[in-house]
Amino acid sequence: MNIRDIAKKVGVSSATVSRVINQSGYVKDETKQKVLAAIEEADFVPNAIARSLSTRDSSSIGVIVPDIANEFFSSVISGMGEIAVNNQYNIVLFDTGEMQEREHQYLQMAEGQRLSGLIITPVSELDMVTRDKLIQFENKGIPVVLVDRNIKNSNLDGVFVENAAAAYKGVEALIHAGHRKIAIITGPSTSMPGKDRLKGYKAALMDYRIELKEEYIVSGDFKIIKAYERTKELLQLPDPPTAIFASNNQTSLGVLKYLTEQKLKMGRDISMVGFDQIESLKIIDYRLSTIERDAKKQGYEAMAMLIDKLSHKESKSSGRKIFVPYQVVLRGSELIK
Amino acid sequence: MNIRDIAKKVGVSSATVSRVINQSGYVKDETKQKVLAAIEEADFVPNAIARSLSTRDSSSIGVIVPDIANEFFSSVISGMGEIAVNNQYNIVLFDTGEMQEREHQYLQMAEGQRLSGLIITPVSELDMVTRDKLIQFENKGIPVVLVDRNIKNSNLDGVFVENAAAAYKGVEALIHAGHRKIAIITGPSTSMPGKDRLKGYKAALMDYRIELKEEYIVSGDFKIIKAYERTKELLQLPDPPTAIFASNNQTSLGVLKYLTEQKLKMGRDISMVGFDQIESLKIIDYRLSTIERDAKKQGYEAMAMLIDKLSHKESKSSGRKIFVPYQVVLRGSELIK
DNA sequence: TATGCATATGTAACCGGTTACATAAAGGAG
DNA sequence: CTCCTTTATGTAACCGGTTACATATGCATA
Repeated sequence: MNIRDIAKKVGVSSATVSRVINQSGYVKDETKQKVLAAIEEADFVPNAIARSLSTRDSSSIGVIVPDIANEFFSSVISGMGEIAVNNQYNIVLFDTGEMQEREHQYLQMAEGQRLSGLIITPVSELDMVTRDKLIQFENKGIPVVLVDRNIKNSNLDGVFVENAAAAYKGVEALIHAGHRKIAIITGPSTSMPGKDRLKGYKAALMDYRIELKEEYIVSGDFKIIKAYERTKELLQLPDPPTAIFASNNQTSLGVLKYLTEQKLKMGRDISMVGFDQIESLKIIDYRLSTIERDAKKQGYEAMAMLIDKLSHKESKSSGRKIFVPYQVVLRGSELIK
Repeated sequence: MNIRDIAKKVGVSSATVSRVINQSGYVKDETKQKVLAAIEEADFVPNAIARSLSTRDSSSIGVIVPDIANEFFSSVISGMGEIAVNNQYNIVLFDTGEMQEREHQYLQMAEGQRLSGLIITPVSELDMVTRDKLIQFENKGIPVVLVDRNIKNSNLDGVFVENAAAAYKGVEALIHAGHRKIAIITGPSTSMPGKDRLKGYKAALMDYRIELKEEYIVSGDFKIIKAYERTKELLQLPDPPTAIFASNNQTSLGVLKYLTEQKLKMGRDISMVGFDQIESLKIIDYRLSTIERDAKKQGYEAMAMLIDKLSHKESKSSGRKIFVPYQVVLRGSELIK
């Protein structure tokens, strides 16, 4: 069943049926009604793939994230979904699991799919393959929007948070609480948030004339397991830190996992501040101080930005950056008892 | 740039180029190498949409869930993604937000997209529109797999958990702990898990000769807000329950939200058991007893089942049901102190 | 040497829409 | 009454692949 079949039933041409379906061009009202009736009767749904081929527009937006199971990203996606559906776009979802090869693989697939646009939180800000591919996309007319992580030397548009400033304030809170031995479990040094949050940490310590200690700066990967191990190492140092700054929500959970297993109490044995809230902990009023932001809104913003580019047919980025607001919410875990 | 352009460059026909790309039919190795070189040089990626139109197969699988921000579903999706990518399928994601109209809207879109298959957690088990649409899909050769929620009178294949039995055990734990005044905050009565978990609750009380009290059975919607309100109402009853059974993870969070705000302590002021774990609470060893299962695995199973149907070209369901294992993990919140 | 099969490649129709262009009728202006 | 514009509809090419069918060659077998 296709538009030609419908056309035959009604006794018009396929062009007329197409016009009715798309409400384009001139169609006599009487004809229109007959066509609509035939479509209704045949329970006909036009083939979006054929339409895409013809119009060179898939009405699908690719969304590439590093970890859907991370509540930050699932909230972001949830926000994006609402805007997308209101604008008749589908979301084609890819989860890289922070793996570069998989990111490349997805970008390859995305290219074949002739997606209308792409929203991506890249694994690394230094990955040339990804960068070149994204720039290529924009050159081909497929706009790109970055979420949360930038790409070096690219001036791609994106929606971010002021990582360095936010981390600075988080660390500052620890300093104000009296800490001098403050450690950080970083994110990957290849990702912008990883790097910038570390930058904020260092800036805070320097501003307060606290010496940077190499062994207090340990590298994580934004995942629970490694953060858990790093915490263990930190607390087993001859001169362990009295406070830890965790670079994202998964990192916070890794720290908490170790503390919990060792029956160490936050605020007594160790203090901490984390980046990104953890909703269920907020609900039970678990006193973890975190830097918070509206993830869902970040999703809205990103999708809205992409659709804006799409509707203005401006595929090229111009280094536009939206920064969503953040808040340092102190709940006591930064204190020393 | 298309296969005809490549063909021209090499001096062969488009059919040969197509054969090289798809590794189908006979192609002399020498020719093959020349074609591959031309593809490489032109940085050519074949148009998947044209391919889809021609083969009537989009290599995309629609996934419709009621709430991605719920960690159960984000884990399920994460599991599905891994299997999908290994089998060269894309995931087209739709989040209904538990809204029927939106579900219908998505199913309509899905139909136009000519998806290869569909995995859905329907909002309601009674929705005729959804049911008919899904059956229609299978009749058209698009296999369907249900996740977590069944559809009445449909014999669609799916991956579920033994809701009634699991809920029974959860409630039984409360009874063993000495409770007699046990309330339940249900899920929607129109969803299978909602209904069956209530069934399990009732069965447990009956088996232990505990009278069912109307006012202890309050209806929720699997969301935090309503569960919060229901908890408030329950605890303000003249004769309040001493324990609550929460029908899903969001419901548990709603209960906890109220308890926390009122500074009520679990195990002292009220006891509870919830359905579905909450990972971050487990990490901090928050002593909430829950019925647990491997959500990611449920995602694997569902996607594997769909791909199995796809590869056997059997679009029709045969009422095949996989049940993932569950565990009642008691951590103390079921006790009375 | 004739026959048959495997190998290799090309031709062209087809998938199901969209749309530029052609054609024609109707209505309004001069 | 002629000319122009607006309305209405059809024809056919096009989007970029796939693939049935036709054709041709090489080589083995009888």
